[in-house]
Amino acid sequence: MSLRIYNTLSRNKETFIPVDENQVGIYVCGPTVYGDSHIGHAKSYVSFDIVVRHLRYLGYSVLYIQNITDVGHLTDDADEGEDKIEAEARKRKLQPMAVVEHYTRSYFEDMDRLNILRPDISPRATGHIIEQIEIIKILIESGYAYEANGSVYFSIEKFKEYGKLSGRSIDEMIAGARVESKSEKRHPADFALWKKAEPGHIMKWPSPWSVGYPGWHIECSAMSMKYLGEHFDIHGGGIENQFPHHECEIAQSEAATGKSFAKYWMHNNMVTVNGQKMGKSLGNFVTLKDAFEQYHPLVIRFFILQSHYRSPLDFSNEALSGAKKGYDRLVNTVMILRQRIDLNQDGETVPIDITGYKEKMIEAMNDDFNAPQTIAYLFDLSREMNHYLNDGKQYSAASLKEVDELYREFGDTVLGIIPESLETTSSANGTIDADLIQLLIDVRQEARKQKQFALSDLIRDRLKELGILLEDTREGTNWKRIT
RNA sequence: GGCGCCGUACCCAAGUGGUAAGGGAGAGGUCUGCAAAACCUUUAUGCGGCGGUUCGAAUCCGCCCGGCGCCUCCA
Repeated sequence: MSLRIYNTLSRNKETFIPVDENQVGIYVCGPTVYGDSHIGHAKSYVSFDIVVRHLRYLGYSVLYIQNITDVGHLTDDADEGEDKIEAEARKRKLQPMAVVEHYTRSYFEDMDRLNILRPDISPRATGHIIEQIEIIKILIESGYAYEANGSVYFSIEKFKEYGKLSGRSIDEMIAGARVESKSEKRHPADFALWKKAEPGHIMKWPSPWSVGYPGWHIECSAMSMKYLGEHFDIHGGGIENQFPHHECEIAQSEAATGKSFAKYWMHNNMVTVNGQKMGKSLGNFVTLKDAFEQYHPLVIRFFILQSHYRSPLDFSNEALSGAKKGYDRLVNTVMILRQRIDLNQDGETVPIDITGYKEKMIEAMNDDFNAPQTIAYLFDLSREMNHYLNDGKQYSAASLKEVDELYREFGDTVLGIIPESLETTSSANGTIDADLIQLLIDVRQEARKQKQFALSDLIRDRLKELGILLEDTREGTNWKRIT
């Protein structure tokens, strides 16, 4: 089965046919860098990370663009209020660009820990003011935009298809529109392309209309089209940006080029915390830096991928600790499997249907990136594998390697949850030397032989206090670091 | 008020027409000096409720109840 993607534009799963045969261009709305990233960012960027990873696994050459919004995103509704970054800068008595730099680094730090692959290009809005002005010029020339007191607005009534992504009609929006205090706009739902800077506004640039700054929506049109072309494959983002942000992007881009903008629109659903929406005003923000203190980043990644990207995800301690146990179980199997491979033994071939698993997992991922289903298959595989690891028979290292290859392809390459180096998956620091641990295991083994169980239990208990867990098996004693 | 989404076991969660994945928790068992891990068995004649379409529905349609999102900050 070929890859199918749920396209918000058609509200259906569609067979994925790229614009260019083997090239895929994907643009995902990145963060506005005025604060630490939270678990909502994690869900969004983990979701698109597996999109990119799976497309690459399928053999596409993917160009992944994710912007950094460092200007123009206002605190109030789309065209009123303070710039978020300026507001933060004022609060902290810093230059706006220092705030941007700080939180951009913080963002990448967090994303790296979640094993999210970096985008190929992370363009900044402030680095593309010229491109944004160029589009605005075209929109004014073609009558889609108008100037008012040094600001420029997009006239939604001129763009017939406005509302096609979010399923809204202009009439409905008039009914639901907020009262406009300043009515520079011809229509209440018109949106800003360029804003004239008020006195005291720091981040501003010259333009044909005023010294000012770009509207929030225009940056994504400018940067996506600059790097991916006027018509490209996938545009992604959080579902809350479907309207107005993405609707506006479509309007201004298609009005400017006369071409269809992104072919497939993908939206990830949102995170709730203990059943409640996570919001600034509710004060229940969970930053990733906080979450990482309680849970290993890969556990959070695993937790996110255990539900579908288009489903809402509820973040609770109960759910997370359940995920941690499941995740440890999965990783445990892979650790033991790899230890067994290292013994490099001959023996029977493990009777696992590797091709069958592979086909099922590809099919699950091809069905609109069904990571939870793929993880379920990894658990099925692990149960089977554990059975053979425990049945006392000797299996050939070569055939065990083939099983391991499944974990590598789907656990690592596609889902990014089972890394190459497994010893680091515990959040405890690995301060105790492995050779020293092996020495203690050997001493304890000797004590057990002599039935000195009080001593052997003492060694096991004390090591556990130090974060080293011993497990006796028929093949000897395994150890691992615990949290 | 307008637009849209969801409601699956004690908890989390896949599943869009063919007779209920997976994880956690619980119960029983195997293995073990003990423990841990692992494995085996077990836990929804049932998918919010009521109708309808169909040979057949968690899946499609209608109504009702409950929860959520967007329309305002947020990925």
